[in-house]
Parts: sequence; structure tokens; C-alpha cells
Amino acid sequence: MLPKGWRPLGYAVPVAPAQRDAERTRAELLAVATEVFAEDGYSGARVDEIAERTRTTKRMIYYYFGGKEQLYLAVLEEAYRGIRDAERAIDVDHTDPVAAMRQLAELTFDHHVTHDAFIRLVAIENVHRGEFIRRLDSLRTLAQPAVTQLDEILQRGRAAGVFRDDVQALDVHLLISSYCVFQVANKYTFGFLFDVDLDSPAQRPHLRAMIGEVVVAWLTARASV
Amino acid sequence: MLPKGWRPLGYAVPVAPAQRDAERTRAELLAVATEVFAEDGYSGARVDEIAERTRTTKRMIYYYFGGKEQLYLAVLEEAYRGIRDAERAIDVDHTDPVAAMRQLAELTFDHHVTHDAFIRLVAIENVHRGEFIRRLDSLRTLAQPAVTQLDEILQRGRAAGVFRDDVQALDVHLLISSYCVFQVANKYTFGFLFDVDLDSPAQRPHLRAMIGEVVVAWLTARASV
DNA sequence: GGGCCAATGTACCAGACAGTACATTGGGTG
DNA sequence: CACCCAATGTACTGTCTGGTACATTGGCCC
Repeated sequence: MLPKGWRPLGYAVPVAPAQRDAERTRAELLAVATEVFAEDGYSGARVDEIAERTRTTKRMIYYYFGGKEQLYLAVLEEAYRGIRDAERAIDVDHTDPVAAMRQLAELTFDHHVTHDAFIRLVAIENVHRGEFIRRLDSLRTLAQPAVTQLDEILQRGRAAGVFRDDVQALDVHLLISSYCVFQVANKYTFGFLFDVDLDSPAQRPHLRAMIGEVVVAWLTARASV
Repeated sequence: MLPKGWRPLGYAVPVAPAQRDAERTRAELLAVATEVFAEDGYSGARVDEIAERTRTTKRMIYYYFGGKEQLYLAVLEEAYRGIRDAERAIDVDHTDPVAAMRQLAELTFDHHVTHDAFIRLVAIENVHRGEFIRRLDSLRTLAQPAVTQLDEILQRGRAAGVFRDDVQALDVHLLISSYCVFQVANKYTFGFLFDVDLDSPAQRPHLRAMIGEVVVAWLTARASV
């Protein structure tokens, strides 16, 4: 017989006291589910695997979330919320719009590189044609901080006469997002086909500087036709 | 009783004569499998569904390909081969490097927009961390026509003194690919979050012209720093 | 025209998987 | 300190799913 608070595991291992804590159980399920869904996709993820990786059981997934689908929805929502909050923390040069724009592009790059689980969730969601995210109305209303900041810099640059005035903030955001997301989301196929490692420490600074260069060159070019 | 060569389907429908044709059966399986894998992903795709959508049975998948995994590998390989051949057909201005570069970017854009099943397969493969594509050595050796053409234009532009000389062909390809792939691959989440339809006929020409603008502006800018 | 084998079809299986019925326990409250 | 219910655990189940054993058939070649 094992002492209370221990459970058999090959050899006995002390286990976090089996005290009940609804919040902690829910949070742990959500955290592990995020990992597993990001790892294996929605169809690939196994409810049993998620449960096994926590200190609780599958039963709790149904108790707290209702089912695999609702758990996935909760994961998506929390992930997007976290990213938006992180974006909000980005701060750039307040005087020189060109420097600010370059910085914003490069910080966005860093941001993507350090959140690859999130990028994977986004890719997975797009494979599903956005059928899940579309149900999360709460995400729609969140102002997108990245675009707001972009717009502000853009206006300063136009006022200073250094940026062209026929480009929308959302266009710039699309360009930057494309580049940054692609780095992370498509590194496997791109890396394989062109025999490069987009992840390597050698490439990283080059790729990082590049998006800044591109955006600044584009915005400071005189509009053609 | 139905005549030979007909099968019950609510009401009787004539069916392509049940003549045996190994090549056709294999090709049909591959075509349908491409659709289904692109639609539902590797884990989401069902062998039974693939079979049902063809005129033959599940048994044939195992006869011709060996299993779900090998079928997916065959799909991936054929898809990449098709794309490479399509890329090879791209032809651009032979005199003006700036016009050629803009054209190449815009044709690449068109190319991606019209091959969204392929883009989906790529996204799916990246969710799987490229574990399948990595086994297809045959794809690695295929010279990548897009990059070859890019390099040629880039050299002409440098020689003419209109393009900066510190940019590699692969970097340009990465930028263009990022933008074009993102349009298609991430249209659902991006569209939802920013309330735009990247697919709409109103947006399309704008988005198409934009990548040309960006690339040309970047390459014709004097190097900074 | 008959034999032979590639090509095809049918029926089935074993394991995986999402989900559930039912029992139990811990801790807060009166 | 006993009661109650939120929180948790155990042991299932029905169905789906990839894969296979075995039978059959069509067409080509001698």
C-alpha cells in the first residue's frame, strides 16, 4: 500500500497533492490541448493523448469543455487572445517613422519566430477553412493592435513626406504577415526544396533585416503608375 | 434486373463499361486522393471516402499503392511535379529586367491563386513538419524553374545597373512565395480577423499589382546601411 | 478455346477513438 | 461534524477506420 498522495508508477513517485482545484485542472487541460492540437492538428490530435499528458483524466475534458471540438475552440480562442496581448506590448520609435516602420517589421518577425505553436494553430485552422474560428465572435471585435500601430506610423511618415500616400495600413500588414508567417509555417517544405534552413542562426538575422528593408524600400519609393 | 454495364443508383445510370484498365484505375485513385487529402488533411482524409468517390473499391488502393501513407506520398509527388512543370511554362519579358521582374511576381501570384489545392497540400505537409516530403528524394533534385528564371532576370538587372547587387535570387523567391502562398493559405483566418475577402474580384487586381510593386521597389532601391 | 494471372470485388477484422454511465471523494458550509 | 455537491476517477461502449483474407473475373496468349 502506498502512502496517501503517492501513486504507483513503476516505482512510486510523489505526486502534486491530489487537492482538487477546478481552475488548475481546466488550465492544465487547456495548456496541454494547445500543445497537442498544434502538434497533430485537429483530426490528428487524440483526446486520450491530451488526457494522458495531464495529471487528470479524459473525463475532465468532457466535464469542463464538453468535447473535443469545444476544447479545440477554447484553445483557439485563448491562443489568439494571448497573441493580441503580446502584440499590444510592441513599442517602436516615436520620432522617425522610417526607423519605426523598420522596427515594427523586425519585431513582428521576432514575434512570429518565437510563437511557432500559434502559427501552427493558424495553419491548421486554415486547412479547416476557418470553420472553427468563424464561430468565435469574440475574436472579431478585438481591435488588431498591429494594424493600429502600423496606421499610426504610416500617417506620421506621410506627414513627413517620406512615405508614399497610396498604401493602406492593412496592405503593409498583409505583406509583413505573409513574410513572417511563411518563415515559420512553411519552413519544412521550403527548406527541403531549396536546401536551406530558415531556422538556422546564420540565416535568422539576414531574414529578419530583409523584411525591414523590403517594407521601407516599398513605402519610400515614389508611386509608380 | 439491370442490363450489364449499368448499376443501380436510385435510378439506373449508365456506367463506363467495367472494362479493366489498370492505368485508368490508378490515375483515378490518385486524382480523387489528391482532392480528398487537400480537402481534409492526411489524418482527416478517409481511405473509404477516397474509394467511394472513384468507380473502384478500397481494395485497389492497397493493390496499387500499398496503403494510405504511400497513397499520400504519391499524391504529394505528383502534385509537386505538376507545379514544377507549370512553372516552367512561365515566360516573361526578355529585354527590360524591371518589367520582367514585375511580370514574374504577378504571374507567380496568378499561378498560386489558380492552384489552391496544391497550396493546401503544402500547408498540410508543413503541419506534419515535412515528414512525408522529406522521403521524396525525387523532388529535391528537380531544378526549381522559378528560382532559375529569377536569377537570370536579377543578373540582367544588375548588369543594366537598375537592380541592387546585394540580393540573392532565393531571397526574392522567398519574398514572392511568402506573399502569394499566404494569400491562398491563410485567407480564412486573415479574412475573418480583418474583415476582408482576399478572394474577391475587387481585391484581386490590387493584391496582384502590389507584389510587383514591392519587389521592384525593393530591388531598385539603393542598398541601405 | 482454355488456361493463367493481373485486376477486381466482397466481406470481414482488430484496434483505435470519441464519448458516457456510474461510482466516489474531498472540502466547504450550516 | 455531518451533509452535500462540485470535482474526479474507472470502466465501459458503439462506431469508425485502416487494412486483409479469400473469392472471382476478364482478357490475352498459345
